[in-house]
Amino acid sequence: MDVVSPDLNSILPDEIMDTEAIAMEEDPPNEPSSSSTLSETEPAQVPMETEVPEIVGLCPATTPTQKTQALTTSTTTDSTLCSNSSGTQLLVTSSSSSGLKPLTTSTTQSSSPVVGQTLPKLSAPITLPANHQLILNKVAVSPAADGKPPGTAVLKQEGQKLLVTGLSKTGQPLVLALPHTWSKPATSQGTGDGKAQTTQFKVVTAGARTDLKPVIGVQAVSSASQLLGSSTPLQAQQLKTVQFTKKTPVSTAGPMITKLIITKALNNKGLTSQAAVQAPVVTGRVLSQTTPSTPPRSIAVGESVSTVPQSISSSSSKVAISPLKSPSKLTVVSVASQSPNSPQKPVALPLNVALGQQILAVQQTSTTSPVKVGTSQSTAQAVKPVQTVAVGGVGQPQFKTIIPLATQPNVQQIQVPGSRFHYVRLVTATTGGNTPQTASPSTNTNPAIQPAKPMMMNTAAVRMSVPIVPAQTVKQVVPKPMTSATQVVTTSQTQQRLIMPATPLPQIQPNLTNLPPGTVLAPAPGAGSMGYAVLPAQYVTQLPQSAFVTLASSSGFSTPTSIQTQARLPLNGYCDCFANGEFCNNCNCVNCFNNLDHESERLKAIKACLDRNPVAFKPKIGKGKEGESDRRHSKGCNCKKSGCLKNYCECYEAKIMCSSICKCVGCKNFEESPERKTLMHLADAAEVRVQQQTAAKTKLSSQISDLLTRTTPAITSGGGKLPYTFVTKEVAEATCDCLLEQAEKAELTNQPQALAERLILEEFGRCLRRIISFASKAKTDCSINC
DNA sequence: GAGTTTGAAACT
DNA sequence: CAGTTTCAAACTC
Repeated sequence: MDVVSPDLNSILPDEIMDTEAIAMEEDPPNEPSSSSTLSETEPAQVPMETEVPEIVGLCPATTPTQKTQALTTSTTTDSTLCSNSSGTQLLVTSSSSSGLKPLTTSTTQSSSPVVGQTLPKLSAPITLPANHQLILNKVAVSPAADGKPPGTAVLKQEGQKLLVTGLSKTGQPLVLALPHTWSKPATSQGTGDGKAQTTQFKVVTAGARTDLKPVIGVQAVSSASQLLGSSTPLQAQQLKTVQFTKKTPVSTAGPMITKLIITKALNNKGLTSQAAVQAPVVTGRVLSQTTPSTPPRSIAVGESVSTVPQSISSSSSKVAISPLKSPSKLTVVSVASQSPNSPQKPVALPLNVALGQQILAVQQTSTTSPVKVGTSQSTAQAVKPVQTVAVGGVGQPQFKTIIPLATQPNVQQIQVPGSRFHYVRLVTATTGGNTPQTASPSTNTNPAIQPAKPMMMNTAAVRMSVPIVPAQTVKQVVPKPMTSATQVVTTSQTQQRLIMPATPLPQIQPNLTNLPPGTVLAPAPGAGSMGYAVLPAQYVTQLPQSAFVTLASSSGFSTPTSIQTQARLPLNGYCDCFANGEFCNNCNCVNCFNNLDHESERLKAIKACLDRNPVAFKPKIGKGKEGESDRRHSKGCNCKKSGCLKNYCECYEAKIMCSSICKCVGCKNFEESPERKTLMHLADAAEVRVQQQTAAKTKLSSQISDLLTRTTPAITSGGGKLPYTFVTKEVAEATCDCLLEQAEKAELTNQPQALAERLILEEFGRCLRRIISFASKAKTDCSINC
């Protein structure tokens, strides 16, 4: 089945093409109309898709059997599963919101204004290199003139980059914008199952915008209307899922399956009479910049398009993914729980992600969501999507991560001892002899996705890991040389933030780009109480996916009881490791729960902390207001006795002066404070003393070592020193004999003791002079002869 | 190293 | 929001 048109490569920006991530491992990108690639030119195989240009087919062609297996998702989950060749799975899913308009567009609507047939085709299969990361760039605000309903956010492509946009305040769908050039829809498969449910989409807004660009649902998903409309007749949404799958033979464990599934939700606003489209629209990436005339194509997250993971060989195309150099990064983790009833099927595409790229996987599922995961797992737990979205930065550079709470862990946290970086392992779908095809959604036992387990970076099993840079630090992570396909992302972002749902509700419409760190995203109006909290990225990465499930449970963490209970756990603000979003390592803590063995408790504690204080994990020392000092305590101190001149004061400890927001009493930590100046002088003097002492020690050490090196027995040096080797045993014995003889002589003559000692000492002096004389003579002779 | 002081965070 | 409690770091001896 052809998923991507061969024209895709030409469309891709150079920067993307140049990246390794885009490098095609297998089929040449320009290979025309390969049977494996998904293209419009092959309507016969995918007649529905050909008519729907909006859908981006990312999946390579798959064998009928594979396709069948992949599509056997009667109980598929909402999330789509993406995995790279190395076995890493990325899930990109979305659930349609109940507010979605009914899908009125038919598959035959090739002439829909929104979907211009002139749109470039994306036929080349996307291959993910070992890097496994796809970067989604922040989408520009789509003009309201497009006829999109207000309140709906649309992700636009910027600079040929994949854009991710979220719905506006009112909008709730998570939208992954695909470039219109990526018009070729993946093979759609009529889910056909009567279990049509309303798809709920969570929308992450990369940029603040209120307008939603309507996407005309072109794809005739066989059950699209049923799926979306069943739960809510008024809501119709076309969803399309693009799944990238790549099978890589794994030694004995069986083939590792890398899958990238992007489900695209198409909103047929133009076809529907309803003006306000609240349906969550998941827009897939946009390869080309969308214009009003050419509306951005949305990839239905959750719609299963069908295809079985195809061999990589067919895909020569490259996935246009913005390089990591984009200033902002957004990591999104699916929040909602997956519903087994989702009719949509994913399209599997081989995707190779180059190193340095992040794969954005948005899994958004609701119990009612029609989206199904075509990959092997029917149950919601089966899919554990970890999604990382790199948002190209129009706004301030940020790295945000959204973690799905309701999904099963498919991410493994990796903590490298001694390393400040935490790694997240995307669990690959290893079937242990089960090929992706074999993994049917209906079977729960199929371990399409292995449960997240703690791993170390040095383990070869790590297929995809994303180092998380500690918040407030600008760092570049240099890829570690590893034998395995371990992936390291180089980031230049100053901060990484994890956005996790603060509430169990599935729908939110946060504008991620505009969210300040630590912000708790308010629940979408009328969409439930779902909210997102922004966490330090390093912390998020450590979160085990299993914990997400626990937190996501509707009855679970929402109850205050669980939170209070967790507050008693060792995981609290008192622990610096925990407060810093790190696991305790080599700490002296007792009964520590801040480790992998207590993932669920830890997550609960985190949730509790965030509930109490949304900025609990936000750095205390931040940037002050304009005109003020660059660094300022975010909350201000509350000192009463220390005068803010001791390390008890957080301001003083951070070497910053107290500000107007401080509530301290008797503060002396201000610019003109004489006490402060005195302390500063003392501190400077002490520092100088320390430096001097250090320098003196260093000098002394060097002198000692130099002295030791000079104690060579050889007579090589031309100095006045004599070789100690002349004081041999014989010389010492002779000297002693001389001294004894002198002592006996004094005794025989009855000399007083004092005189006797003097005679002995004089004799010793004569002996020494003779020794020195011989030594000097020997030295001279040696220097002459040598 | 033990005991005290201190202030942030948690708790009520 | 204020008062109290808990906690661990900072500090003192």
